[in-house]
Amino acid sequence: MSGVAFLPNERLLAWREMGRIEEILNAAGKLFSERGYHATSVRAIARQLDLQGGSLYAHIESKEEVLFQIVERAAKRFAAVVENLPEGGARERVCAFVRGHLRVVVEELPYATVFFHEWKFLSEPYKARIRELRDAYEAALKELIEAGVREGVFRVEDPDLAAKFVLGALNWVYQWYRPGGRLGPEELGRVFCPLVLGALGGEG
Amino acid sequence: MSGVAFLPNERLLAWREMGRIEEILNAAGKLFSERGYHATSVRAIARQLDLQGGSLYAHIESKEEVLFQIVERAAKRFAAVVENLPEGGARERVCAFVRGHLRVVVEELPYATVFFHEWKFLSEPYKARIRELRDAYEAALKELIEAGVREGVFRVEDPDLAAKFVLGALNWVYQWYRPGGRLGPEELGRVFCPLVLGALGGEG
DNA sequence: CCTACCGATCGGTAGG
DNA sequence: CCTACCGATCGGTAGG
Repeated sequence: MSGVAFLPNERLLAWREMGRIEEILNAAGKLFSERGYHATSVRAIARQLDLQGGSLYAHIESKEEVLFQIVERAAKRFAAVVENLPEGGARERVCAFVRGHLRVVVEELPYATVFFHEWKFLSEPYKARIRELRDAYEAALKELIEAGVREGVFRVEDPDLAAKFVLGALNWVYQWYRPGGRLGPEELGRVFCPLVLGALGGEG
Repeated sequence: MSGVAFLPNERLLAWREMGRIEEILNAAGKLFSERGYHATSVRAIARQLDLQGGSLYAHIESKEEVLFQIVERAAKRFAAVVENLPEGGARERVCAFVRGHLRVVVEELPYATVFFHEWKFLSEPYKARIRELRDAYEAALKELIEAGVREGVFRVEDPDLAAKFVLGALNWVYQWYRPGGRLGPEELGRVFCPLVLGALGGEG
C-alpha cells in the first residue's frame, strides 16, 4: 500500500481522473497539432490510449470540449508570461516577455500550435472566452510598448500594430521549430530579443 | 454574336473551362480559409456554384488537387515578389519586399490563409513541390538580409533566424487583417517597413 | 471501459 | 452537368 492509498477515496478518484484527462488532452493535442482538429477522429485519440472509440466519452463530454481545454490551457500559459514579468525598465520587461513567450511556444509546441490554428473552430460560448484571453494578452504587450515609448527608450508610430508585428514574429516559430534541433528556447530568446528591441526603435 | 464566337472551338472550350476552374478555386479558397480544408466538403464548394456535389468532378480530379492549385497559386504570387524587386540598396530592396509581401497577404487573403494553414495536408508529390517554393522564398529573403550586412547597413547575428523572424511578422497579418478595415496595404507597408529595418539593425 | 449500434455525411463514381 | 449510388467513416449513445 503506497501513501496514495491513504487519500480520501473521493480525492483519489478525482486525482486518477485528472491523470486520465491529462493523457487525453496530451494525445489529442499532439494529433490536433499534426493533422488538425477536423481531420482527427475521436477514435484516433482513443487508439493512442489503447481505448475503444466510444470509451472516451466516459471521460469527456464532446470532441469540442477537448479542443477547448487544450486551447484554454495554452492561453493560460501565455497569460502567465505577462503575470510574471519582472519589475524594471521597458527594455528588460519586453525582453523577458519575448523569452517567456518563446518558452511557451517551444515547450508546449503541440498546445501552442492548436491554440494558433484551431481556436476558430470553437463554437460560440467557447470561442468568445478564448478571444477574450487573446485580446487581453495582446493588450498587455501593447501597454509594455507604450510604457517604453513614455520612458523614451522606444520609438514606435503605432503601438497596436507594433504589438501585432512582434507577436507575429514570435508566434511564427511554431511553424518551423522542431524540438530535437540545434536551437533551444534560450538561444532563440537571445537572438530574438535584440530583433524585437530593434524593431521597437530601442537599438537592438 | 460576340467576338468570342469567332475563336476556334477548342480554344473557346479551354477558355470557358478555365473560367469555371477559376470559380471553383475561388469558392474553395474562401471556404478552405474560413473552415479549413478537412471541414469543407466537396458538396459545400459545389453549392457555392449552384452545382450538385458530384458535378464538380467534371472539372476537377480530386479535392486534394483543388487544395494544391490554391496553395501553388499563392506560392507563385509570393515568388513574384522577389522576382520583381527593384535594383538598389538593401534597405530599399527589403522595404520593397515588405510592401510586396504584405500586398499578397492582404489582396489574396483567402489564398494566403490556405497557403499558410493547409499546405501540410497535401500528400507527398504535392507537398514536396510546395516545400520547395517556400524554402526558395525564405532563402531569397535571407540573401537580401546578408547583402545588407555586407553593405554595412544591417547588423544581424543570424540571417537565417532574422529571415524567419521577419516572415513571421509579415505572415501573421493574415490572422487579424480584415478587408473592410481602416488599414489598406499601403499604410500597412508604411508602418511595417521601419519595424523590419529596425529589427535588422538598420535604424528604422 | 466495452460492444454494438444510430443517423449523417464524407469523397468519389457510373451512366446518362 | 445531374441522378443515384458506393463503401467508409464520422461523433455520439444505450446498455451493460
